Amino acid sequence: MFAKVIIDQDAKALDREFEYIVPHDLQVSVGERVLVPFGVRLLQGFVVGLSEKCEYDEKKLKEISQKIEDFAVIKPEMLQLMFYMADKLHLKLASCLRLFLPAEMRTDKVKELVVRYVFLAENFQMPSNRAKKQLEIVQFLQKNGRQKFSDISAQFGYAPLSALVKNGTVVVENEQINRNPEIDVVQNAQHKLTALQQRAVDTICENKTYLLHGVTGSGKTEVYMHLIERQLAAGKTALMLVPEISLTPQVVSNFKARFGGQVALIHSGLSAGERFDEWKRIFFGQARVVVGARSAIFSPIENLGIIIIDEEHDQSYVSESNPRYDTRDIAQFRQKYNNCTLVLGSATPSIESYAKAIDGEFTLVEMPERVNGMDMPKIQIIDMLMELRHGNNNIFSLPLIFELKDIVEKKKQAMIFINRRGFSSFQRCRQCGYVAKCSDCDVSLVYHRFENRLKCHYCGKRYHALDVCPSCGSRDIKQGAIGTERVVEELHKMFPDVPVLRMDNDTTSQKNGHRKILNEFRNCKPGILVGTQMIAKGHDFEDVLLVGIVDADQSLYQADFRSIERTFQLITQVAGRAGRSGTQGKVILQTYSPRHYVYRFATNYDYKGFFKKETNLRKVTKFPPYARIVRILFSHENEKTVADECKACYNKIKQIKDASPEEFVYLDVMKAPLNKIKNKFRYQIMMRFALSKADQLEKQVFDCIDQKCKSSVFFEINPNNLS
DNA sequence: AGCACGCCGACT
DNA sequence: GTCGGCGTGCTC
Repeated sequence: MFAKVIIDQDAKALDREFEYIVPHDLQVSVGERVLVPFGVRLLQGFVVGLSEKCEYDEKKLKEISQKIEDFAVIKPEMLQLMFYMADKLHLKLASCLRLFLPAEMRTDKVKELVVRYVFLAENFQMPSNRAKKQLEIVQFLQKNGRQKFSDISAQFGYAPLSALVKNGTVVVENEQINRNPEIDVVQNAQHKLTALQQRAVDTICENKTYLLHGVTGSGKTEVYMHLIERQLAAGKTALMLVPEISLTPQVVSNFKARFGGQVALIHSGLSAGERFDEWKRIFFGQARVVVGARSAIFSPIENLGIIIIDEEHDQSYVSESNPRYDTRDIAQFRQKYNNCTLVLGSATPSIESYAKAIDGEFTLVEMPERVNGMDMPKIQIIDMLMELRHGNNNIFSLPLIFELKDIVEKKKQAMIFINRRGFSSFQRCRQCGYVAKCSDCDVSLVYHRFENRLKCHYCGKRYHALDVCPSCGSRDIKQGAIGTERVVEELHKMFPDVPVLRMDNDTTSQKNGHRKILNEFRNCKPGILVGTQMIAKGHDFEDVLLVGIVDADQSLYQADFRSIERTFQLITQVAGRAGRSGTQGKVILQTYSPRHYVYRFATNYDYKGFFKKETNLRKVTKFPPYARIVRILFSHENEKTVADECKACYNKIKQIKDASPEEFVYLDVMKAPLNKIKNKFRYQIMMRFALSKADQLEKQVFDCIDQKCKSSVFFEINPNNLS
């Protein structure tokens, strides 16, 4: 018997199957992890296939040394998913498999999942003197009694031990640590649904994909819970994804309360051990509801009845670094494989998903009203150029200051949204124009007042702040666009007695950082919370009656076809934080381009109008969802190497374009906008295909990449940001 | 990814 | 003369 093995190494030269002989005394099945001799080393690998004959030169084959666990850690669905991802997303096989397992399993120390013990049978026979190893094992067990299977097999070898087991001299016993606990399906107090919620629950009943478009505050979470309850009652399991779990603690506690011990939680805040334990509970079927962030889509859960992706438009569902994947694609795969229901829910669906709903690929379900019957908060647009003309050069407009004062007087709460952390975006010398840049990355540094440092937001490197320009010696240093720190400072000056909290990457890096800040804010009345995108995500604060968006244009003018869409989503989500209970909330939106159409649609909460306008634009300009963008990013520490290799690849792709001039809409090669990150130079090839031929062209383009090139190659389909 | 093999500079 | 630099190539 021969086994096809994928070596657990993240290198493109090893990204294929290697064949091994399965020793006669070893029972190996597909999906198991094994130790194999590879060159002079012994490496971990995954068995992905078994066959009676081999394709490689049989004389050169080596034997599998041993198994790592005694069961298949990769279930059949995940194996198929690996091949799908490798093929569709051009990922390395091993890096896909790594996504499916908790990191602890891959460390040198092999974790035992099911502990097996061995001991001598009651009326055992002494092995013959010729079987020296077997004799040693029996003597050892006589002296020491019951032992771990793995200890004995490590000490005396797997072969003699399994021979003893086979002839009945030694008995194996599984430690029953993985007994399923009794599960009581919680049928607790029926949560009353509104008519709209009930209609949504009734509609979502088939094994297909639904897009649930419900305004903020329409009670989507309650709908999800009912859908999950129904699946559990039918003996199925459920997978529920949320953008960033630490930001939505109440969603999690709701699920715990409702589904009790059946819930497994997967998120970045877990320690390595906790994560491993949750994975085990899922793997062995003890957890029937998985709640988690992006990576939870790879949970080894079986018998899936429903997958729910909440806030499906959220950027965090797309992994931006290697291996790059979109959670929604993976969910589609699992939906088909399990023939189950998939629900994509959002108040502001991504243009791509909504277009699929319009085309009938997804079924659209709408919840246009808030549960409490309240109107959406009123959004007021402030033209910051007018403010400036009237002599206000403060970062806050007069109306925002007025409303803030009102909130403070009434002892209520406000949120201020500013999508840049740090104090100011850059420091520039007014005399010579010098801007401080990171030595390892091609980006300007961000000034952080609290630490009095300049920081690179790409590699994290820290520098001394400038007080003298290093190039001309001038002391006239200007701060660039404002960040969260600066906003906090201004608020402190204005309201010295009011607590002002800051929530961004810098203040939430320690464990439970989010929760601490949110809990603190909950008790501040009056209080102001300043933060980046992360404050936009679903938390409920009853007393937040005002939301200020300091610089709405920030996300608008990024060189990215999705920047307008993202601005619309951001405004709607942030605005949704105001007035969650009785009183109607208010939103003040500051902008320098008050007449941009995105603000008109956003202030009217007109998603459909925005969708129409935006899709018309994308149809004309040939952008997704009406075309496919493919970007190939080459990076290497040697600039000439990466430039040459990228160019060589471009030349090959040029021929493909010439063969399909109609469908190959666009092709260009260039330095990446961020030319250097962490001392690696970056070059890219950009292209766009008409949808009719996109799959075929994409495949051809992928085949152009020289597997032996030195640069690392990163393949992106419809990239989110082009840096 | 590692590790071996292989062909050119400064040293006991 | 040889120790060791890391460029190239292979691993079932």
